[in-house]
Order: sequence, then C-alpha cells, then structure tokens
Amino acid sequence: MARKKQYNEEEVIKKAMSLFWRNGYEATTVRMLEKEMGINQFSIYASFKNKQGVFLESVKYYKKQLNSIKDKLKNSNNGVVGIKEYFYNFITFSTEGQIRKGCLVTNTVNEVKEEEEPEVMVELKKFANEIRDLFVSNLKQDDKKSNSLVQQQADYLMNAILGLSIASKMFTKEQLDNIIEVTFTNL
Amino acid sequence: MARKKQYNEEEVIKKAMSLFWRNGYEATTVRMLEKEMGINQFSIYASFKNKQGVFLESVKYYKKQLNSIKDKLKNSNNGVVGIKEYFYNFITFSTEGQIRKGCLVTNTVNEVKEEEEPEVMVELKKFANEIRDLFVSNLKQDDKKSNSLVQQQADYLMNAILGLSIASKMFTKEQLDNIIEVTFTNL
DNA sequence: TTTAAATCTAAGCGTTTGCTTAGTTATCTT
DNA sequence: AAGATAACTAAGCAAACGCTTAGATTTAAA
Repeated sequence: MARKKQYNEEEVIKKAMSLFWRNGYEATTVRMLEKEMGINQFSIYASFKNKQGVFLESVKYYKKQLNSIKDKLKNSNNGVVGIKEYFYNFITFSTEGQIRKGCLVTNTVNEVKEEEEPEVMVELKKFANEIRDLFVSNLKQDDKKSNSLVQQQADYLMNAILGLSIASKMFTKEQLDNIIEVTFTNL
Repeated sequence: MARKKQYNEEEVIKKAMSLFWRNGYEATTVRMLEKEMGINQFSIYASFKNKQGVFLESVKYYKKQLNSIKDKLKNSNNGVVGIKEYFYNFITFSTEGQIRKGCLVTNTVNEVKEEEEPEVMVELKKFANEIRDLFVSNLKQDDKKSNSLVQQQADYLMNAILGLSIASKMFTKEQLDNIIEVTFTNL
C-alpha cells in the first residue's frame, strides 16, 4: 500500500461549502478552494473529480445540516415538523453568524444555467422539492384543508422561503421575524 | 466634425439589458455583448466606458420600463397604484414572453458582491427602496393602519415580490397567480 | 477639395480560469 | 530494508476574460 490522505474529506467539504455559500458557484475559483480547504489542486481533483464535484458534495453537506435541524424539530413536536419553526430555523441557519449570505441552494438556482450545469440543477431542484413536500405533509395534518388548498398554500410557503433567502441579505433580524409572522397569519 | 455613430445607444442598451437579464451579470461576456448589441468592443467601450457601464445603463432602462407600467396602473386607478395589480404586472414583466428569467435587479443582487461592484449595488438598492416606498405609500391610504403595521406589511410584500422573482423561474403561471392571491388575503 | 476629428475593424495585450502533468515524498506490505 | 503505490508539490497548459491599441474609413467644417 501507500501513503495516507493527509486530510479528511468531510472536513474539507465543510470548508468548501462555506466558501461557495458566501461567494457563489461561479465566483469561487479552484485557487480559492485550495486556500479555504487547505489542500492543493491535485488533491481536490483526486478526491472530487472537478469543481462541480466539490460543489455537489457541498450541497449534500448543506442538505445534511438542514435535515438535522428538521429532525430536531420533528422530535420535539410529536413527529411533526412545525413549519413556522422550520422557517425561523431556516433564516437562522441561512445567516449562521455571518449575515447576508442567503440560502446556498436558492443562491445557486438563481445563478447557474440549466444548459451549462444540468447535474447541478438536478440536485438543486430535488432539494427544493423536498422542502415543498415537507410543507405539504404538514399542511395535510389539517383535515379541513382540501387537496388543492394544500398545494396552493405549499406554493405560497415556498415563495415566502425563497423570498426570505434574498431578504436575509438586506433586512434586519427583526424585519425577518415580522415577515414570518405575517406570512403565517394567512394559513 | 467627423463621422456619425452607426447605432442608437438606447437601442443597443435595450438588447444588452435583455442579454444581462437572461444570462446574469458575470456570465455575460463582452464578446456576447458585441454579438447581441450588434456593435464591436471598441464602440461598446467608447459609448459606455466598460462592461459595468453597459450594465448600469441596462438597469436604468429596466427601471424605465417598470415605471411606465406603474404609471399606467396609476392613471387607471385615480392616481393610486394598486399593489396587487402591480404584482401581477411584475411577474408578467418578469417573464415577458420567455419564462424563467426572474427580475433583473433581484437576480443581480443575488449575484454581485458589494466589495467588488459597489457602484452596481448602490443602484440595485435604490431600485429596491423605490419599490418598497411604493408599497408604503399605498398601504398608508388606509388610515386604520398604524405606522408600524405599514412598515411591517411593506417588508412582507417585499419578501413576497423577491420570492416571486425566483418562483417565476420554477413555477407555472397558475401557481404564481395563486401565490399572489394568498399573499394578499392578509392585507 | 482639403483637412481634422471621430468611428470603425481587427489584432492582441496581460490576467485569470479550470484542469493536467512531471517529478518528489511518504507509507504500507513483503 | 526494499520495493510498490498512492499522495503530495509545483509548474504549466489552452482557453476565455475585460480591455487597449494601431491603422483604415467615413464625415462635416474650412
């Protein structure tokens, strides 16, 4: 056998995710990834094939983080995720110490072109659908709501959370809290 | 004196705006602008100084278009802009024939970094504030609303319209219409 | 008709991009 | 201890980026 990797792949992806998140996909260069991840280009390409590979792993890690938040909310609420609580956690997670970076996925949906990075777009759309499904299954708890009303409100909530991703870059925490409150008085 | 310009500056900016809108700021190269605008690099730099200059003019043109829609709504409604109607026109304008391109300004806010393009960000923030002011002045028509409620609802509407910019890239026209309906049941 | 000035074309500048390759170093098996 | 193999370093590749420059062409005033 031979030499061992001097780095842990999940640890360097965590750093890469942070950089992509702050910086956007295209604007993040492989040279910047080198510095942030603490390994050089050869190692990056050896572990993740190419820049897109690093990004796809970053999205996986992002998903994992957001899902562990979801699971915590679920466990503290009889197996049901409270959507309002999810919203609050979403914007807290989206800002995570440093403000004005929005949601990694929303940022990238807005930036990347389907024709140029189809593999990336597939992952991002999956992600969006998972969140929408979460809204749907929560709204269905209320038997009084018709199926079409559930779909309509799920879209409304998706719109609100997409908005929050951008709004989190320009508004104060208080304003964001108010927005969430008003958003839910409708349901 | 000397030779005359073979092109009309507003006409070529119109074309440039369309390209930036579809494509994003960074992803639009000067070579692409050459083809779209139908003039070559020398002329672009002579008329607009640099790529940023072309973009700033494009935003001006975009603003002008959106404001003329606003003025029409104003004139057909006793000098007051109905916000709901503004929303409908906003998403129609945002899709404008070809779907999935969102709002030029929202797209760019999401993409451009304040440190790298401060002049661009100044313009974009001005634009966002103008729209928010429109919401505020409309909401103030209702004397029963307190000042703080007006501010809160204005933020809520900003969030919804930011969301719509992204949502217009992923949702159907029907879904977008539904989202707008639910958004306004609160106000 | 001449002349001066602005507009055009097209080539090319230096820099940065994602990615590769040649050559060295470390570590596991035998 | 020796040899094999994978991980490392660092240099460099072609292509694309924003922008500039040299030189030809057009136009309007003198």
